[in-house]
Amino acid sequence: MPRRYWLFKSEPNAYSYDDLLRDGVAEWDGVRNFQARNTLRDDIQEGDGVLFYHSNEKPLSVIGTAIVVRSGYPDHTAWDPGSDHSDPKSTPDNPTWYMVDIKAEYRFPTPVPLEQLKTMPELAEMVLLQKGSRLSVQPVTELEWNAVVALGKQSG
DNA sequence: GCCAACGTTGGC
DNA sequence: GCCAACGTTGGC
Repeated sequence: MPRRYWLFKSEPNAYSYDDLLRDGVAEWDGVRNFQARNTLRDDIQEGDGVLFYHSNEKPLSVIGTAIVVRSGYPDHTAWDPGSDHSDPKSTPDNPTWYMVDIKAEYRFPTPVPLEQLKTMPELAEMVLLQKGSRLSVQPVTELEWNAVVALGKQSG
């Protein structure tokens, strides 16, 4: 199967790209949206590429890439009563929520701001840029991936 | 801090 | 199964 591409949003005050660099591998837990869950469980494969997006805190930008090192498996924080994301309806025998593991791959010399993405005609269809899109795990086309990575590689 | 957009919940 | 109310997301 060809490599596929995704975009993960994270609020950097909750979990930043630097946190990912520090941790090496991160469990992408706590996703509690069914559409994003389906993507995590069914679609994301080891080796896929992830654009790491910082939301909610300026500068809003894609700050680097990550690589998926483990495909979807049950999110154990759902049945951890101490977790912020605990969900008593999800159990080890019948998990509701899924996660993947990712590893930092490439920190852009130049983070790519949301404002810049909006100016690029070839990115007009990007899920991130659709009005009202709140998906925290979303697909990215190969063309979109290549365009964003090219911008991030530029210096200055 | 505001609020539009969206997903979820729950009464009926 | 509808839909109003509510909570959350996330750009502005």
